[in-house]
Amino acid sequence: MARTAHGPTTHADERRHALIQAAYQSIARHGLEGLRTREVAAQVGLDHSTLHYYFPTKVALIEAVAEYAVFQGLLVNVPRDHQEGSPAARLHEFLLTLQRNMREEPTHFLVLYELARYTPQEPALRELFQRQPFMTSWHRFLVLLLHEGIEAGEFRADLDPEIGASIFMTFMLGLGTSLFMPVPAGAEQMIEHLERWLRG
Amino acid sequence: MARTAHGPTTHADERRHALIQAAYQSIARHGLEGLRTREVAAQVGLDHSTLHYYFPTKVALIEAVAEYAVFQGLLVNVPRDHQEGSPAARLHEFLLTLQRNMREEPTHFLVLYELARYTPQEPALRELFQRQPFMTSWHRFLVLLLHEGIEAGEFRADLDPEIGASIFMTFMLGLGTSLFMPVPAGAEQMIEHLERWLRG
Amino acid sequence: MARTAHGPTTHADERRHALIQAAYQSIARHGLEGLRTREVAAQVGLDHSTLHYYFPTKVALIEAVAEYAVFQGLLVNVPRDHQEGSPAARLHEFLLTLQRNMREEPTHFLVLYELARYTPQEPALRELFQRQPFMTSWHRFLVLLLHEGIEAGEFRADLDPEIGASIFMTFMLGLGTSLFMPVPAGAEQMIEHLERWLRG
Amino acid sequence: MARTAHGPTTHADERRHALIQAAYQSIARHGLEGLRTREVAAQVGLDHSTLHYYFPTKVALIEAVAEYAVFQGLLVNVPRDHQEGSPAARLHEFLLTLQRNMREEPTHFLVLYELARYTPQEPALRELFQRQPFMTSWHRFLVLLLHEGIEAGEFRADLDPEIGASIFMTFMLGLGTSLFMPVPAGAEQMIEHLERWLRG
DNA sequence: CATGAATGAGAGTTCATTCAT
DNA sequence: GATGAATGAACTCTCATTCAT
Repeated sequence: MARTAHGPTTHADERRHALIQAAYQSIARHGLEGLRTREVAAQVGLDHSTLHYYFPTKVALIEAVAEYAVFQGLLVNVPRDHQEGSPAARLHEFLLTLQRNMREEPTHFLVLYELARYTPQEPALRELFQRQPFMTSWHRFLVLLLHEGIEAGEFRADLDPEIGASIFMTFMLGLGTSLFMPVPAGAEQMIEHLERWLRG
Repeated sequence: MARTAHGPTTHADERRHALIQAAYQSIARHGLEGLRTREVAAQVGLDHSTLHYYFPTKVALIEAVAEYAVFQGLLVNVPRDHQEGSPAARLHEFLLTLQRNMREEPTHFLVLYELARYTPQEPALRELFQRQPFMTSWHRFLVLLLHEGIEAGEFRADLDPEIGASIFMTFMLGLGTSLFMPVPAGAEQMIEHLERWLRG
Repeated sequence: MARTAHGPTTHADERRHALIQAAYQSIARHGLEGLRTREVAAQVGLDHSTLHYYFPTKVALIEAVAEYAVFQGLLVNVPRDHQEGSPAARLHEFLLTLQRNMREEPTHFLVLYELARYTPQEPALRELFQRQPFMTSWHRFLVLLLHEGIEAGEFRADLDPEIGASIFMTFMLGLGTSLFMPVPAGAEQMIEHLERWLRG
Repeated sequence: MARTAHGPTTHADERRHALIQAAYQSIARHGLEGLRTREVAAQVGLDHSTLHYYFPTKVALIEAVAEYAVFQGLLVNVPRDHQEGSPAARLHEFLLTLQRNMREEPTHFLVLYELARYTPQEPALRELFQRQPFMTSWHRFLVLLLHEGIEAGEFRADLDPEIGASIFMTFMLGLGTSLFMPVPAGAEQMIEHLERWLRG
């Protein structure tokens, strides 16, 4: 039998994954506190009691969702996909990809935000984010990019890569938020304008 | 007898306000779906049934909270408080004030975000945000500021006020989000850096 | 100071009476178990807590209503009003009056039925109906009427006044019930037809 | 495996039926407004929350009870059971059976009355009674019986079958009411006396 | 007399969880 | 593995009642 890179995909694994996906969507719609196991199970076509076979408790399901969101979510993988071209071009591609993802699949941002939101009160979540510090690695990626761009003369010399990277991250987080608190200008326009500032 | 601008503050008014405040905090902590009337009432020292004396239904309470959040929240009044000084100075003060508010009282941002988040599914919320379009007025304030700054030669000539204003708004929304998904650089640092970009 | 036959009618007495009337209507609409003191008070334009000044408890109010219904209700007084004319004419008038009352003011029948309905479970009600045996006195009135009619040759000779009176009472009770479980024929038609049977 | 006319009686069906029965009794005792789901569930030996497994809402339970009462109740089936013998004999049997049912199982009449009582305010009930017009079919049965009796010379010639049928129906409704507002004469006596009038 | 404010018991309903099958 | 059935805690809301003013 064929094996994928994800290891042995049993029927049970598929079901588990489907449930996580369904919970993912539910959290995006109704928030973490609005999550209902019945709804999740129904979405997969299962009885709600059967869900407990795969996840003994609701918390276990949430943890699985969190794990999935943080390790498979959009923010993690994006940096790896933009390794070619000039620094400016790579930054541009990176920002646009991120923005496109957010707009087309707000779910990702919503769930991540929802999880992060309860971090102060939930040690388990805090620990999870520490185990997968995607914000840090994202930042590192941007710092490197900005650094290279400065050296290549593409970005203004007085740019502080550390702070610049943080600015772009904050701005992108803002783009996620602006899904619901919309600003007048379009995302692409803003990104282009920001990039011009970057050049000097 | 002395009267404040808020008119005669009866016992009932105070109680109502206290309940709104408590609900405000509750929503900030547990989200809109995690709001519990019992908890709100207990916070004010009331039996949960007494809450229904002031707000006939939970939805009525939420509406009052939404009204309060949108009309009294931090984002609305900030522009009015920064009318003096040079455009650059006023912008600086405005951004810093906003940032300080967010850091010291994350509640405001959280509740506003929570309300905005359910806007797609809740017509009542949509109508509320239309009635008080603080994002629009906030944007208008920034556009004017940038425009004046350009004319005064304080900001770079190639700046598009419309887009620039949107960028700053998005960035500030990101600052709110970064309360839970922290970026390495400090908010003040980032703001100063952005302002430098603005100058050219 | 003027005195009515009802004794000193103070402001309090009027209020009490108004509350009883309102409760009367409420019971007719929603049944005894559906009675709400708030609704009664509101009907009279009083705060619901003020009602407790006039009736310390809900049961006290119900008792007052029961007292009123049984002692002032339509069934009690009707016999006294039909003392003139031939037996057949008096019977006719009596039945028609009763029927008209029921149709125009179903409230009376409804409340009486509602009270009687809970007699098996409520000793207080049982005692009340024993104190005012309007059914018995109503029966006595009819027996007398039938007896006179037989002697006068207006009614068939083989009529048993006791049983005949009971039949008419039962039939009239049925007319009350048919307010909600309607029979095809009109009440007047049926009454006339019954009277013909009575004649022979 | 042998099947009854009621089809496969699953555990769930039995439970549902038991709950309907319990609600039936509860309505008879406390009225429609006095119905308590907790009491119904307890009667069947269930937790009150389990009731919602079988009936999603209280209204759904009431509707099931209404359906049962109207379609299975005593008044519906009685006519079918009296098809043999002379018209007079059949009428006699019919009336006596009805009366006996009412006395031995007042529940039926009480629930039916209770449902009919709220018909003016509840469109759903009105629709139900229109769907099963047992009063009409009952009337039709009686009209036919009286008609046959007249032709057979058993009943007086001047009898109007339509009106006569209505009279008997009204009288029987009155018998139901007299369960709580008793008349002196016995039901059998009255029925016999009425029949004598019928003969002429 | 009358009201505003508060309460606690109890109502219907939801929901995560358990268990026998 | 999967389901039907059951539970109990918790939730929103209602209602009669009380008490200070």
